[in-house]
Amino acid sequence: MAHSVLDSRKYAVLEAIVNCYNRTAEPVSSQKIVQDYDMGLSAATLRNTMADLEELGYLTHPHTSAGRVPTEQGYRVYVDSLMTDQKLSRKERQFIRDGYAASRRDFEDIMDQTSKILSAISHHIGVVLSPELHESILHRLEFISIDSEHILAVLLMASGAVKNQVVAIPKDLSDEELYRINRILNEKLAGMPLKQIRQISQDPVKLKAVFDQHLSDPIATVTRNTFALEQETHVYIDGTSNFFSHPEFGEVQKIESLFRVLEQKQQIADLLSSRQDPLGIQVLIGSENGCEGMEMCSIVRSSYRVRGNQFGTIGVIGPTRMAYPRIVSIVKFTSQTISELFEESL
Amino acid sequence: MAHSVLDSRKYAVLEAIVNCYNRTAEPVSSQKIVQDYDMGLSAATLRNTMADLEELGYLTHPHTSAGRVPTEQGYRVYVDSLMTDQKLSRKERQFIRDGYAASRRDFEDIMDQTSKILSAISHHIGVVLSPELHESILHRLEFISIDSEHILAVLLMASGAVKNQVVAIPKDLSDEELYRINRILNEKLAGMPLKQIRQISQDPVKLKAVFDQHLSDPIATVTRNTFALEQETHVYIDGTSNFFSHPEFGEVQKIESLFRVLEQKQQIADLLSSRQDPLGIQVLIGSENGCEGMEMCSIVRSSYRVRGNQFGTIGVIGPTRMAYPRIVSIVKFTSQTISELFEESL
DNA sequence: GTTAGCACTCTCAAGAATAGAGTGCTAAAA
DNA sequence: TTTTAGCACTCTATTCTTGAGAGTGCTAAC
Repeated sequence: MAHSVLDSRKYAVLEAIVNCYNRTAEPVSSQKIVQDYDMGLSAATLRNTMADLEELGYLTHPHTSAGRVPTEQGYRVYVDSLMTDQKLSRKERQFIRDGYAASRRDFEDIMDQTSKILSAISHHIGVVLSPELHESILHRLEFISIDSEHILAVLLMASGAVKNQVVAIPKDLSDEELYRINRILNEKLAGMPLKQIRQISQDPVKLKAVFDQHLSDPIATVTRNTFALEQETHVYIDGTSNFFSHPEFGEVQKIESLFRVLEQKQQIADLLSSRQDPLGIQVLIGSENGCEGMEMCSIVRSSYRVRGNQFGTIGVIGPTRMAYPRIVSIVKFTSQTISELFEESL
Repeated sequence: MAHSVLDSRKYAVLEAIVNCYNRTAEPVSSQKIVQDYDMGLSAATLRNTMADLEELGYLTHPHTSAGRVPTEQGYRVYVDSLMTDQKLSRKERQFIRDGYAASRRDFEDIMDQTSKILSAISHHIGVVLSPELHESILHRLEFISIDSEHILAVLLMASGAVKNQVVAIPKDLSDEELYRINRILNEKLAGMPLKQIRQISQDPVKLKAVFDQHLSDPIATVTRNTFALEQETHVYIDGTSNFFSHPEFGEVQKIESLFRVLEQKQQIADLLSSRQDPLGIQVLIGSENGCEGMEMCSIVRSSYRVRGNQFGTIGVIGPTRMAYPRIVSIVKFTSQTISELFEESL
């Protein structure tokens, strides 16, 4: 261990404290470390080291006569340089795969199932963000007649995602004409990202360029109405009640603020998708997530890839005191699995 | 007030206690009633009456020197025979209507929005159950090709509900053939309830009867795969975090059990749909709901009607100590509004 | 540099004391 | 016969105290 700021003993002690605290949820005393870890040092020496680590900002004291607790900064060091990869057991990997085997294999189902798997195996909150609709590539669209003034537009994306949209149509549009429009739209627009289609649909010049001699008033109207889509990302959350089992959430107000945030799905979506490198695992510790009401939570997230070269995000939200190595492995393996699932033909 | 079991004073006192307790969330003393309600009786007399009501099972004592609290049975009497209709204000009615005006007006959206409206205006939990898929009448179905072995079947119900289903198809089915099958299926099956279609699809004899000379192996296969649908009811829940503001849920364990139940959507679905008369308002008080972990909650529910003569359910889940007249009015008005919304063309 | 020893600090649990709320009962009043 | 005033009694909730225990920081010895 060639570290920059700290000597190896300090690192070892920090690691021991993080481990121990994660197990017990109690402040860790020098005594406890002597008992549980064979470091070849006395309690007094450990106390000195612990005092140093506190000086450096990696540990705190709840009060004078309490043991040490890692700070967010302490966890950061642990996550960045101390923790060792913890492979999932065969059983666990099987559990994840089985979870998907049970699902009906359509897009929504995979999303939903993923959040369930994540929460079930991590015992924390599992979160899944679908790829942004706007970035999705249109594979095909189909119109289904509802009544004389409305149709249901079904947009199937390259990713496998489906978006149903009720669309107002001009009153006098015949079934044949509608069918023709449907065909032309598929011909001209399939393969494009929705965002682009939306821009086209709202710009007469671009419309003309795309549809050329096929362009008609009804086509323009139907196109505009069909692709007037909201920017949307679905959020799938499961396992919220797992939070009740953590001793640090023994008081109502602490859990309340968290639950209030969880009900704001948009906030969770922003949280999960912000500042993200594709395909990397990221760990946001405590207040790093920047989300009011979630200061006591950490997030382990990773993007996954769907067909059409799009990215969504999965994540686990748990208390700052979580078993990072395990959770990281879970998120990593699950994001791989889900990506593979999307590679296969549906 | 011509009552059977109790004289009118007892009823008046019971009503006062329910009102007062609902306001304050504190046991109600004889003193308090003298202060707040002008009953022309002394505290001592009230105490006698209260003792009688306790004897009869309508009130309890948390302990010797505490005021009275209504029992479930007390609430039952209150709800059944005491409470007076409380009309919603113009503002509140407008709030509900505006909520729908903002929604995109497709089926899912209306469901989702309804749960939001219910929770926002009641300050409790809003729950909406979609009509059972199996009972839904197929309006039209459309196939969208995904790859050589799969299609996306889009089932549009008479109710406006949409169900997307990935369907495996025989490998060598041409687009034209698929299109032809699609047309025949619409012709033969549109207008039937899914449950019936499912039965047909699994029974060679019935298949023959329905499709007659059109029946072919591919048709049988595609039909079977398309309608192999799970029985499903979607549950939309909103406002769970409202529960944190009630003083009776000040301890974690009480709220925990509730949240664990809420995560079991199926259980909520069963709860909401059990023993229900169409279109009536029902109030389940406390343990009457029969759901473990929800003994402290009451449910006010009502069915609503969608096109195709189907029924779904909406409800509000709150603490047993809830403002029943107001909540009943909210649920009643909302179920009317949603039914009307479905009457209109989409 | 490490460690034993010890004084010191702070928390937590249990007990004691007190105030206050509200009842039930009794006996008088209406 | 019904209502009410008066009062003793019970139980809760709060505050304070106390003592045990946990764990530290410091000092001095190894």
